[in-house]
Amino acid sequence: MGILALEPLDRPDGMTTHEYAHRRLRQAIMVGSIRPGESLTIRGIAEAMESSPTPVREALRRLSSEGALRVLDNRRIMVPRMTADRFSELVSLRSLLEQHAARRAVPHITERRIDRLAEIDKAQDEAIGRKDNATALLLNQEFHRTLYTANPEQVIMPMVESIWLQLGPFLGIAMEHVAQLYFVDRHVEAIEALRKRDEDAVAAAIKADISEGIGGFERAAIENLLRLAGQSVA
Amino acid sequence: MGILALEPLDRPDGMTTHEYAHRRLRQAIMVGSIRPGESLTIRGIAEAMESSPTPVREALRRLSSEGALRVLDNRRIMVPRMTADRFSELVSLRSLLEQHAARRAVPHITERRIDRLAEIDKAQDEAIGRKDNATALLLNQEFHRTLYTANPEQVIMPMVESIWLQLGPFLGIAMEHVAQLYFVDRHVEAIEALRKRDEDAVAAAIKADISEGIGGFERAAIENLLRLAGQSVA
DNA sequence: TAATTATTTTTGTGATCACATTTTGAAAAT
DNA sequence: ATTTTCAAAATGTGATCACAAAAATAATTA
Repeated sequence: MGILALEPLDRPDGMTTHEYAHRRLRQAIMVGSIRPGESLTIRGIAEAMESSPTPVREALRRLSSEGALRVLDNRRIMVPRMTADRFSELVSLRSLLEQHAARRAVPHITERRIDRLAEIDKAQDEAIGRKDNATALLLNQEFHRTLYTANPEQVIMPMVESIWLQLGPFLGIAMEHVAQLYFVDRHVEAIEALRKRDEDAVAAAIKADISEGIGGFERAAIENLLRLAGQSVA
Repeated sequence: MGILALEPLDRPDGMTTHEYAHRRLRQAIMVGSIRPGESLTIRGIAEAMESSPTPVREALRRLSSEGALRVLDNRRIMVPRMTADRFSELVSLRSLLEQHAARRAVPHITERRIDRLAEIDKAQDEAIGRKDNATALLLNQEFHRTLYTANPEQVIMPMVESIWLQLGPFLGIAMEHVAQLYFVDRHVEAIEALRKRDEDAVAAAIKADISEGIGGFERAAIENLLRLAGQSVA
């Protein structure tokens, strides 16, 4: 699986080249189709998406500012290697941020949006049934995003997305070695809590969703996975 | 006060042009020397720092991903306008993130680093005594950064810096209209709590530092300031 | 055969150019 | 005097080129 793993995405006219490159790379990283340590070359990507180095470089710069890529001393760019410590840091931060985001969304939520959340959750369940991990992952993200963006003032969402980006490559590794990802679904709980506008219950559902989902990986399991994937844990 | 308000910063050799542009713009925004709404032109900046559009564009892309700049539909780039709602969102998130960062730093703190924190705090007090707002601001940030980066696994710091970047322009406005910024100093408390490795007390000190500092602005005062600065509050 | 050196290729970086869009400012019309 | 129309200037964007550094490959030596 390489950079072009995902279908080329549709490109609305008016979208700039660097924006397109950014979205495409972003999505590839987010669902874990670029392996950590794999080094990306500007010209390679440019050629793959039939453009030139300039816009690709801009996309890479943005992704590095978003924590999705790391620029080495050699100036080479790669997907950062995961470690058990970093993983733990990411998950605890994700829980903190998303609980906060959920709370601050509650006062702005509409019934209409709650209905939309229910639809997304349903679609996700179907994807899980089809064992379509990538789609399930994207729908899971869409669920969370749809919840948090009820709050019109968006300063948290970019940070949450940054966390997702940084966790993405690990999910890719997990999907390769665990065959079928175990999906937790606390979304129904969250939806019920939302209908009651119960901030605490919403936050609790999100917390559980995360801690039982990606947060459920035990340290030993993580280290084992990373070892299997050839990532020196040192 | 324009883009070149700050002295050109020293540029270590080996630092790329886009990196230099990024640092310089970043600092200018962080201490509030670029006015919100002021639109930045790529060529203008490039000329001002004697380079060309390409690296400047990369710097601007990064800053937009960091939340420091916003790209309009016209593709013009500007420092985002502040609103009372956004301000409240930023401050509450800042408090949440920094308390968390502080807690997770405690297990890694060394006496040596605590001493360094004490020195920074002293320097900040002196800057405040000189009524040197910009320096005091930078030293305050250095205090917080030095604390949080005790944790070797850094995923929070970039987000905290993003918040600072987004609050920067408001501080610029405040400094213009309030003459002398009121600096709160809960740093001594934080230092004492650190010596005891008391996570709760450290988090409490940070929380107080923020809520009594920038968080102390009342909604009415904020709206008034924004009005004075010609920012339509609508 | 293994290690070292030299050569070739690849890669990141930044300046420049051409093009399309937008903005600005002047001229004309209402 | 205000609005509208039109030309000129400015701006964002992306491709291309030249250069230096790094990586990969080939040749040489121990």
